[in-house]
Amino acid sequence: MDESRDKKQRILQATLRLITDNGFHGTPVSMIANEAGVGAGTIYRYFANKEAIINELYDHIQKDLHAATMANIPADVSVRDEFRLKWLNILHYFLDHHYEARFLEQYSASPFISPEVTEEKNRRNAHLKALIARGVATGAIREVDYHTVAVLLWGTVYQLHQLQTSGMRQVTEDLIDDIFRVVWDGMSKRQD
Amino acid sequence: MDESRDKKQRILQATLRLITDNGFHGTPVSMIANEAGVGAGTIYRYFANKEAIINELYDHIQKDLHAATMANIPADVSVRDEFRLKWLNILHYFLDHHYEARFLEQYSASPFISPEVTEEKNRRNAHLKALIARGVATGAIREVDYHTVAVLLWGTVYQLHQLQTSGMRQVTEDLIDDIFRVVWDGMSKRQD
Amino acid sequence: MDESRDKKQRILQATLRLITDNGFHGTPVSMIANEAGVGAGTIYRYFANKEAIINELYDHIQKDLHAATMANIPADVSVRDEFRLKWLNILHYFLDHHYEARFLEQYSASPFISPEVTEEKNRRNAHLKALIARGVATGAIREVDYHTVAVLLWGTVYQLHQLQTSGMRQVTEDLIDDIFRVVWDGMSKRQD
Amino acid sequence: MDESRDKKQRILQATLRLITDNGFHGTPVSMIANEAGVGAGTIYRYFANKEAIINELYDHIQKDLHAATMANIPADVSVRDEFRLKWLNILHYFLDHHYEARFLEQYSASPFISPEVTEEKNRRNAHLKALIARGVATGAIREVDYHTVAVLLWGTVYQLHQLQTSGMRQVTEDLIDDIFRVVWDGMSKRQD
DNA sequence: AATGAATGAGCCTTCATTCAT
DNA sequence: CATGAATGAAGGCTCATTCAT
Repeated sequence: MDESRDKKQRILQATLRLITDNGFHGTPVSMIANEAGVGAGTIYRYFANKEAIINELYDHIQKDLHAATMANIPADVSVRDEFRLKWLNILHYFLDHHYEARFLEQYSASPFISPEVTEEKNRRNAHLKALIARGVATGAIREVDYHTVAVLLWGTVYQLHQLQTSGMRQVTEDLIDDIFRVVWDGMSKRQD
Repeated sequence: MDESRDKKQRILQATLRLITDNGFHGTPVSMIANEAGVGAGTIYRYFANKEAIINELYDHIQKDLHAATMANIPADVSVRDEFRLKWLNILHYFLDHHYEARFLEQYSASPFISPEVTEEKNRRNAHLKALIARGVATGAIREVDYHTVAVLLWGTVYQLHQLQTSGMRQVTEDLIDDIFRVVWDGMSKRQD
Repeated sequence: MDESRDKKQRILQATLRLITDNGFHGTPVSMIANEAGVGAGTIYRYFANKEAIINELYDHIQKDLHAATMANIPADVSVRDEFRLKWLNILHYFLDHHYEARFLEQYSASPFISPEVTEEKNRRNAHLKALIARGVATGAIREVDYHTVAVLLWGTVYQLHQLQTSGMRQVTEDLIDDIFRVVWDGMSKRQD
Repeated sequence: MDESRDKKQRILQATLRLITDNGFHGTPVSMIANEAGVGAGTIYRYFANKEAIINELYDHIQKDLHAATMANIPADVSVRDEFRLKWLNILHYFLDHHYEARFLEQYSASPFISPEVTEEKNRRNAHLKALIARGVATGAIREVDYHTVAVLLWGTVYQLHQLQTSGMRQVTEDLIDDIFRVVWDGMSKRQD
């Protein structure tokens, strides 16, 4: 049973690496089997078909990302710091988990992902909505739309990751601070 | 020769539509030929192979996007307005050209795109660098990194387009203004 | 187009031979392609899938058998002679077309055959019902059920063909006459 | 050993049901194992391979059919009655043992069946040859070939079973009598 | 003796590409 | 130039058989 779990994990990891580099249709099941060190037929003991691997992988990574997002948030923390810490958590997850990040970028909007899994992902976003509501209530931020914040949050994370991936510029702490300042200053109250 | 140009255009357009909806490997060449109203073999008179269509299509769209970006910018315009107008040009290109936008999202980071084409794209970004330099010089904006601006610019455009595509919320002028204000205020406002 | 028809015929003939000897699932499409002298992919230009070959083959052979059954029946012929000639026509079709006969034996009751094709086959049996009705009306035969005649007709044909196939005994004209006499005498009026 | 015998029987019974409904290649060994309530590997302790199950099953059913054929034949019985009783025994075995009957129809002529098993089946037909000889000797029937009788006997049985299976007409006692009368009258009645 | 997880050969089918017309 | 019939390599998936437990 422990061997089983391990084998399944190896298949998922192999799929993540290969599919991110070559795309879903560019990755034969035989190649996944090879990389995972199992027979091609073995994969079908653990997954109903090729798409099911993607789905399970997506769910797996989303859970992982969510856990990382919520980690190390002190109890009594200001809106600014909670926002900053969560944004940094997500950003560093992307920067430190290259394959997971690219996978999410490619498959978040793909038809492979079942509606159930997508639904669950949306449910996990509740904490962000609550945070914005708190920020608006306490006057820490302007009355901004939730989607405004989401667009800025994910937009910056995705672009910073792609910047790192492209190799055009190193993503330094300075750059990260620079961007956070723009976003936060833009969202927080205007001092006119 | 005019017929030639037209036939090639029809192949490119058919590829754009089909490949965006079904993916590269989900779109047989025969389907492209059918949609373009040409024989399957004919495609190979205009393109070396299937991948070459993608590459050329990418170049084509990038040029188109660049032209749209530069359109209707008055001669003597403030940094804020130039930035705003260009950002809106890009954003509306994405919102109005659904297939082109999804294509760029899917294939910008794909291995199909040749280094030459990527290089040319980067060269076309010079105007943005110049604009930021002017902004910093005139004090219109803080001393922000070029990449800070690029991350915010493309991040917001991509996310707004995906928001529209996902159908979760309509992308209204209010939302667009909201987001622009955050970005601009964040870039321009002076720390006390 | 003539080449097309020929190629399709060769695929059907190859399928008949191979599938009769090895069974449907014992005959890979690649083997059919090989025997027909075409590429494996070519088969799918002419047939939607493997089952479709069987279906078309069945329809083809049924038509052929029906034509053979009706051949050389003089206009003004007695019930006995019409019955005898048709029975002989069917029997000789079976004895002379070994593959077709075995194919019918194996696939007449198989789930591969579509209801439409089966329906058409039943419609073609009308002439036999008419013949029996005439025989009963004219007093040439006893008042026998249509199914009694059908059971005897097909039962003897199938068994004689299998006898020939098994090689246990040669199917001579004497044996054929012997059997026909039993069937006809049994059906015709009793002389008590 | 009793457990062994039982397990083997369960495998044979499962095979009979499944293979008759789904065909040899349509029935995975794992499905047989499941239906029989044994592990897939266990089957290979009792049979050399999948084909061997068919062969043994065929022998098994032939023995069963033979026993049924010989049952309830009184000692001093006329040729007509012995023929009639045996024919009815066979026929009712077919009508009452649907799976066994369909299995025989499908696999009697199949390459799975070994020559030894076929040979043994033929040896078991001796009683019918003896019966015909007695009939001819006593004048009860005309001088008909053994194969004439065999063709009529098996032909009618197979066709009646298929008629029942097809659902086109119920096989009533009247139809059975009707057919027996034709066969017996044809074999016995004197030409004038 | 019994199991069932693991294997990989082999199946049906698709499709990028070629080439005779 | 244009076509589309033909090809065969390659893909996803199944399943008979083996073997470690």
